[in-house]
Amino acid sequence: MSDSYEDDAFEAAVPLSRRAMQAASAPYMDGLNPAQREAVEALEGPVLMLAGAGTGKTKALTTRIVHLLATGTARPNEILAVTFTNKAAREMKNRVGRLMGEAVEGMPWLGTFHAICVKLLRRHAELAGLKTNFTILDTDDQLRLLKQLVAAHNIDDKRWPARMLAGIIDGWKNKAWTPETVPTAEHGAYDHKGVEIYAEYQARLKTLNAVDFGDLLLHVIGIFQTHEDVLEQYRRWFRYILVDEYQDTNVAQYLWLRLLAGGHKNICCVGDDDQSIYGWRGAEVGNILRFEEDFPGAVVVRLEQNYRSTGHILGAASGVIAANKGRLGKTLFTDGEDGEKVRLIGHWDGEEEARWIGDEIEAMQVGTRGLDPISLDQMAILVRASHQMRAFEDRFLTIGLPYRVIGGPRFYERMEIRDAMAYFRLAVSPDDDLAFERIVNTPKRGLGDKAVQKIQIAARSNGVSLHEGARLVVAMKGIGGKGLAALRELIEGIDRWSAQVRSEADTHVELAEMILDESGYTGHWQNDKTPEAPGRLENLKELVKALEGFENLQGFLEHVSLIMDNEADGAEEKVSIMTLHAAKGLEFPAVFLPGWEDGLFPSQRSMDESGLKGLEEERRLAYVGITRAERLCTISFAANRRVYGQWQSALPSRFIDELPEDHVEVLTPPGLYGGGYGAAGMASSMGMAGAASPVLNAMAGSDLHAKAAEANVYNSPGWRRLQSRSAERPMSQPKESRNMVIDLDAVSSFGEGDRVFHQKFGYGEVMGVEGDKLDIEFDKAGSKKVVARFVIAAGSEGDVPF
DNA sequence: CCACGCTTGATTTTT
DNA sequence: TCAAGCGTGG
Repeated sequence: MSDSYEDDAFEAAVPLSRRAMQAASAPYMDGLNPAQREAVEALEGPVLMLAGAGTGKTKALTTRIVHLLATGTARPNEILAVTFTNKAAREMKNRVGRLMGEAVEGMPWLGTFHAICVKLLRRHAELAGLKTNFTILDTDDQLRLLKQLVAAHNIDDKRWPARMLAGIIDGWKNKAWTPETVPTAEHGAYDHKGVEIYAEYQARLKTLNAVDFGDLLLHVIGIFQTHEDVLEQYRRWFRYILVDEYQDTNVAQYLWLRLLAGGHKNICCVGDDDQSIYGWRGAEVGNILRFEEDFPGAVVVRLEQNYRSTGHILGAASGVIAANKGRLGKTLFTDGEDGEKVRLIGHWDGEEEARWIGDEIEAMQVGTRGLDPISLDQMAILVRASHQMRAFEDRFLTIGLPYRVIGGPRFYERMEIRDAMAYFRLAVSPDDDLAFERIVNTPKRGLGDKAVQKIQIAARSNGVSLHEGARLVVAMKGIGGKGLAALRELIEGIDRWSAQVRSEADTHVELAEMILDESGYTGHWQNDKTPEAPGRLENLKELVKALEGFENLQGFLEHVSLIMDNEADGAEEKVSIMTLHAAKGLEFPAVFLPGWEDGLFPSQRSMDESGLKGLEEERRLAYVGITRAERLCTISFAANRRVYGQWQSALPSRFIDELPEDHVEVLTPPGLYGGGYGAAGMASSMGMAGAASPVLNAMAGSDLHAKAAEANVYNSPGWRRLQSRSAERPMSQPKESRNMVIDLDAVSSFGEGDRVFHQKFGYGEVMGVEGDKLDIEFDKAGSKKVVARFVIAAGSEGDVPF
């Protein structure tokens, strides 16, 4: 590793170190604790900032950037700051701006790994055999491409789905393996054809002048490895490197960082090995565990003072994570109060759990047990797997509790958005074959497999794009009547739109609307009567609105391929429901952690597939979950749960055993045979009364339990008793607040036989009215009881975008 | 080309 | 249970 270029870096740094000292009292340093301050001030050489949950990691990181700038140690364009998500990048940009008082122009190299790689790759595309205007494939395009290649190999795609290969290739790319360097041990993958098809796939991408997400990293690494001059240039350029969430880096990202930091070694990595929860996606905890070996002489700073959670919550979280081996080790502490203990409660089944949590939320909303009221926005339910959300959605819909599901398909991943984008792509570059393929028969134009095949043949044999190939097919009248006319119209449309893009006669927003209109795409959804259609039209409207923020269509497409997050919806206060993974980095005053049962959490699959490693990652997930809570954390489990339609019983999660007694309060669950089983059962499961509790055993394995597995348990007297008991709110007074929200006019405005529309269930007919609840027979979703204000009269949603 | 019924299999998800 | 994806019949 050559150090020759270091002199200019050094020249700049020496006189500045004095300024750095002076800056130690700079206002932006105020409020930093000694550890944070150390992490901010150690500007030269490798630094590992081990930042536990809620210890002010982002604050330290952004202050460090500000310190680099304010002391004149580095100019904005000399700092490379990488994050994983756009959200994190945005947040960091904002905070740096705020600290600097907006005085600095933006930092061009603050962004996600991918966004930064796109920039680099556009500059040096030719070194990777690409043109500078290469396109970035989304997963859909990627899969379509792979399917074609797989089909050409006569592979039984039932046993070997293309999706699986996509996953395999993705994994290889995460490890920075090119088709040539995939180790022999992996050659058996995908029926021994994996590597071969991987190579074909890469070749195909090259001819398409396209890359997938993994390639962004891989190509840049390749360029750095084969063109030392380029690497040297960037090493000189990026004099200070900062990396957020280092525990989430995969091998490719690690190599990329090592290459760039290899000269000056001014790299500061921030992360928390205890929050590494993306191993299944290629993240290597090893990267952070190995940091000191990789960068000898590294300064390691531990941020251990937690500013988020109460003492009890912290204690519970620490107790759980302590069971993991091979940690770098941190001891979180807080100066704040102990607060409420983490509450633990067992339930008979998942539905009761949802009912109880719903009641609790309502109680907390008005204030319960002497606590201040908490708004819905400040509460979250964090689940291990998204199918757990259903029970909560169902319950909240019935009681009319506003909720918001976070996660799910991202805005730009939705079908209608991708379709629309494909049209835009064609307008900008008519030769985008993947875009053409995507929309050639969307909306339906009578162009099926046969027609598409003809177009492909025409295109390939003449060495032109599909768009041009289609032109040839039309000229030769290669396909039948209806399709022919439609295809001609499509080709002419693309010609016209692309001419308009170039002429810039219309604004790009007008143009976009025109494209969606003339292509018949808007009409396609207007004519669609499925419950999703109105939402999709709404999304298209939003897409067009998003265009306004950009100069032109090209600029939009350029950015959008990397920006996949969607903004939280409206202003109404809602409880958040999300997976534990989605909750990383967030915090809420009150958190519910349901479904702590062995097999569900920790997930059986995780343990089967990855053994102890898998279990430890699950445990980290538990740690992440608990540490999201600021003041109230409630963990729960159910003795019975319907899994794939079958009733199954489960034992409380082993993580529950690991919760330190001192920080936990065991609640008595409502109902069931005097209400005693939960406390006793849990006491035993927590090791408070010996390993095997008769009560718990009875709960898990008795006849009673077996009988519960029969569907008719719901008619049994015991069940009814349970239901009526649990209907009495256990810890909370029944409250009036709900009624205040209900719009009585809305209630009375529906009657039997009315057609209504529901956001989630679609269209339906009102079969009965009971107070504020409506009995609705939905066209698609079956009959449900729903609170009246959650539906609107059918037709009033029928307004049309544009 | 489409609508329907059947089989199958089912975490976590960003870019 | 339930949704996606496939194959068949119109």
